[in-house]
Amino acid sequence: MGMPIEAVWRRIERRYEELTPQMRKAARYVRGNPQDVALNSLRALARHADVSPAAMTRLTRALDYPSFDDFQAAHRDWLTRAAPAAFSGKAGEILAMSQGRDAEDTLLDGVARAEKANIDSALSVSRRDPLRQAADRIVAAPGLGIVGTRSCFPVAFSLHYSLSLFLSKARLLSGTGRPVADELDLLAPDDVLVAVTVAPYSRQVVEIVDHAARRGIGVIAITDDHLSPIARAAEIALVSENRGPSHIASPTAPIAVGQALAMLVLARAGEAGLETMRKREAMLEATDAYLNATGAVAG
Amino acid sequence: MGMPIEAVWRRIERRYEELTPQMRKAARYVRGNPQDVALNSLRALARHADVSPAAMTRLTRALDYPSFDDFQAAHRDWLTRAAPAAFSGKAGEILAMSQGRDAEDTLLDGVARAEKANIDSALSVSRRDPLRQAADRIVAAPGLGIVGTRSCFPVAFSLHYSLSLFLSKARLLSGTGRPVADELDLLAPDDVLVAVTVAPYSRQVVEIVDHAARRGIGVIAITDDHLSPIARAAEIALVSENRGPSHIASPTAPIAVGQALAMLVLARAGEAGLETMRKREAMLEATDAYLNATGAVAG
DNA sequence: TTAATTACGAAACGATTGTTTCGATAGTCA
DNA sequence: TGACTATCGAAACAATCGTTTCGTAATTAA
Repeated sequence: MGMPIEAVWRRIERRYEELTPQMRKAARYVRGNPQDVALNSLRALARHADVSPAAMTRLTRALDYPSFDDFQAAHRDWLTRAAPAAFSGKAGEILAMSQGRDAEDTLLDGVARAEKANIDSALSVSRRDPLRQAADRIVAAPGLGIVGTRSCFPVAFSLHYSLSLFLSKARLLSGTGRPVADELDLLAPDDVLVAVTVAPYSRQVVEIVDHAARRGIGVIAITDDHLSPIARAAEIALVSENRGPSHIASPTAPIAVGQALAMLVLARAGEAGLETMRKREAMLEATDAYLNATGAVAG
Repeated sequence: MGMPIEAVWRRIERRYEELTPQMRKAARYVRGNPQDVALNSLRALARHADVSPAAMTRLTRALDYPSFDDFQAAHRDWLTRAAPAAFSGKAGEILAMSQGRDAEDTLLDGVARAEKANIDSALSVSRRDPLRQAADRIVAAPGLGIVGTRSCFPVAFSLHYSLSLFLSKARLLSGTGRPVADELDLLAPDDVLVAVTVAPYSRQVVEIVDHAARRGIGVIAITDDHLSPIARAAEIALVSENRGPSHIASPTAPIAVGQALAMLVLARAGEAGLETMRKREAMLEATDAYLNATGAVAG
C-alpha cells in the first residue's frame, strides 16, 4: 500500500530545522493532529494550523511528496488501519441494544465529543497569544490572586494548586470563613488577579473584578465569552467555549486553560521553578502525604 | 455537534425497505464500509458502491441529512473517535530543536492532544459499564459521600457541586477545620463513598477508602489505574488515563468522568431531578447570586 | 395493451478544491 | 546605504466537488 505515516513523522522531525518558519508552524500542526490531515481539505487544514494554503502546499513538497493527495493518503491509511474492525456485520444487529443503554450511549458520546471540542477551542492556535501574555503578566507581577466560585471554584483551585507547587506568591481567594471580597486586600496595585466565571456569571466574582480593576490590579479573565462581564473589565481574556448536551456546565475546558497557563508559567520560571517543585515534592514525601512509589498499602 | 453514526445505521436499517433499488445498493455499501464514507468524496464513494453520484445524494437526503457533508461528518466523528490514541508517545521531540514560541507551541499542542486522549480513554465505550453501574449505585444509596484531596480536590468538588444541584444527599468530605476522616461518620453502611486520587496516591484518601470498605460502605473509585490502591479496594473503579507533557498532572480527565457520572445520575433521577434543579436555580436567582441574563453590569 | 408513475443517470451549475504565479516584504551582506 | 536573497500570501488557474435539472427508461395499474 502507501507509505506508513511513521515515515512522514520521521521526515518532519529530521528536516524540521531546514524548514522555513511558516512551514515549521504547519509541520507542527500536522505532526500533532494527524487525523486532521486525513479528514480535512488542504485549505481547512491550513486554516486550523493558522497558515496560508500555499505554505501547506510547500510543506508537502518540502517533505518530498509529489502532491498533497499523496501526503493525505499516508494519513488516511494510518487512520483506516487504526480504526476498529468491529463495524462490519449484518444489518439489524445494532437494534439488539436496549433502548435505555442506547440513549445513554448517545449522551455519553455527546459529552465526550463536546468536551474535546471545548478543549480544542480553548487551546486553539488563535487563542495562544493571550495565554502567553497572561503567563508573562503572572511571572512579572509581585503578587497573584485567584478567584472563582461555584462551578468555577474547581478551576480556581486547580490553577492555584498547580502554580503553588513552584510559585509561592499565588493566593487562592476562597472565602473560607469570611467574604471573598475581603481577601482582595491581599493584593496591591501592579498585582494580578485571575478571575474565573462562566454563564450564568457569578455576581460575586464580577464585583470583585470590577473592584480590582479600579484599584489598578491587572485582571486575567478565564471565561466563556469575549463579551462576558469579566472579560470586558479584564486586561487579558482567556476564552473557552462551553457547550455540551448536559444540563450541567462542565468545567473541563476552563480547567485545561488553567493547566496550560500553569505550564507556561512553569516554563518561564525555568530551572529555578523545577527546583522549587522538587523541594515541595520531597517535603510532601517526608510528611508521608503519599504512599510510597510501590503503591503497596499495608492492611 | 454531529450525530453519532449509530443513528445513521439505525436509520438505514429502519428505512431500508422503502428505499429505491439504487439507493439500497448505495446504503448497503455505506453500511458495510463506513470508513469509505469518512475518507472519500461523494463521487468516489458512488464509484466504489457502483452507483451514480445522484443516487448517493438521494440516499443522504432519504436518510434525512440536509447534505452529504453532514452525512460525512457523522462518519468522520466516528472514525476519529474509534481511532486509538496511538500517536507515538514521543511527540515532544521536535521541541528540543527549537526555542521560544516554537517550543511553547509544541508544548501546548501536546497538552491539547493529551487532554483529549485522556478524555477519550475515560469515556471510551469499554469503560461505560462501570459508569452505568456507579450511577445505579449512587441512585440506590441512601447516603453519598465524596472525597478527594490536593490535585484531586477539584474533581471531588465539581462532582459534588453538579450532583448537589438535584440530589440533596450528596456530601463533600472537605475536611474544613477538622480531619477529613472524621467526616466519614456521616456515612452509614449501605451508603456510597466516591473517592478520587491519582498517582502519587494520597495516603489520606487511601486510608479513608480502606476504612469505609471495612465498614461496609460501597466505594466508587475515580483513579488512574486499575491497580491503584483505591481501585483494588473499591466496588466499582472508574479509570481514566492521565498522561501529558506537563510536569503537573491535569485533573481534566477525572473531572470529565465525574461530569459524565453526574449526568447519568440526573438521567436516572428523571423529571423529578430536573424539577429540583429548576427550583435551585430559581432560588439562586432570587438571592441575586447571578447577574441577570442580559449580562449587563452596572458601572 | 395503454396511461400514469416512478426511478434513474447524463449533463450542467456554482462552489470549492489543490496548485502556481507573482509582487510585496523582511532580512542580509557588500 | 543599496543590491540581493529568502519568504510569504493574495490572486488566478483548471479541476473536481456536491447538487439540481430534466429527459428517458423502467415499472406499475388498469
